[in-house]
Amino acid sequence: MLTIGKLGAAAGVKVPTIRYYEQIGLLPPPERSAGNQRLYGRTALDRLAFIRHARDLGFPLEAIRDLLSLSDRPDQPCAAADIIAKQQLAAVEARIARLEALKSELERMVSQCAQGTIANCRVIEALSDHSSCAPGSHKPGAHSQDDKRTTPGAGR
Amino acid sequence: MLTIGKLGAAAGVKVPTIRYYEQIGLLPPPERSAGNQRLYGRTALDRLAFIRHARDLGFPLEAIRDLLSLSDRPDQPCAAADIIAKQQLAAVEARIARLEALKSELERMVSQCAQGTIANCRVIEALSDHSSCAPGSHKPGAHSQDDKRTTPGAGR
DNA sequence: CTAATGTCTCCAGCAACTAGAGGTTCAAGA
DNA sequence: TCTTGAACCTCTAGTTGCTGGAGACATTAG
Repeated sequence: MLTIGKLGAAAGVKVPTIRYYEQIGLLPPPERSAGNQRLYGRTALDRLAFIRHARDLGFPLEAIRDLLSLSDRPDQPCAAADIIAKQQLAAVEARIARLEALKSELERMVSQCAQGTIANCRVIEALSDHSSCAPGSHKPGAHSQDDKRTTPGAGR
Repeated sequence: MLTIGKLGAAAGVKVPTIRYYEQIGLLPPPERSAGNQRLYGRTALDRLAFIRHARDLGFPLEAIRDLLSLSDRPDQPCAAADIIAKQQLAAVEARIARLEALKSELERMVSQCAQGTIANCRVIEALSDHSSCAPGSHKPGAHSQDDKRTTPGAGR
């Protein structure tokens, strides 16, 4: 029997995250020790490792929830799991395509910066200039809004 | 003078988003009409278009805040702006690299799915199997935690 | 004048956690 | 056996970048 800390270390998941997964119903409530501490077995470790791996692959928790409930019924056909994975693949491909476009625009910006003053900085200018925006892309409420979640410094 | 709705339509930004930008100090509080409605001029439109473009490029709001305060002082050298753009470029490149890895793992998963039952589904199996995880990657508290924000259906 | 839209403020919520406060339990050393 | 210190408990609130709703006022078209 593993305490929550050992479980987290074994699966590569932080302790509060495990409690969070339990709270939202991704992990079942475990046994408790006499002193009310959570105790986990092999199945919990497997399930958590599954979640962790799927998260690493970018699956949203809702998709993981579906995948888990599928894997709880091994007799069913696996078409549904296949569909989820394919959707995730398509989402990843779309994100890559979009990021590639951003990358080339950023490269252009950076390469043009002549280290002068702000007044004639290409970086600022490129951002101010919306002539390169596709003309039809300003339909109110219709613009793309994928990959707007970069937050580079938000990790551990 | 533009009302908030016109401004939003002109810049391709939703009305509540504009109010949110004002709230967090990215946009200055505008003039008000006799009936307390916001009225914007040309400079506000330029500033908002700048923000929108930078967001499209994936810059986090904090970086945009820095960029804006730089562009308010045109005499300064533009090295700082250059650094921000380069950081963003590096972040984008890192995200692309990571997504490419995810993509190939997902492609492998999907291509192996033989449309059988869950019991022998490659998708589920691939997720359960952590043998392909790099052995050193389970140092507690040290795993990557970039690109964990996919949320494919979360757009407008 | 009236109806429909647009706008106002404030508050709550989304994902997926993370961090902190304030208290309890456990395992090991003296 | 006692004591320390780490690990654990619950609960609340914060993060990023918005989005949506409620209920009330303003503006505009017919």
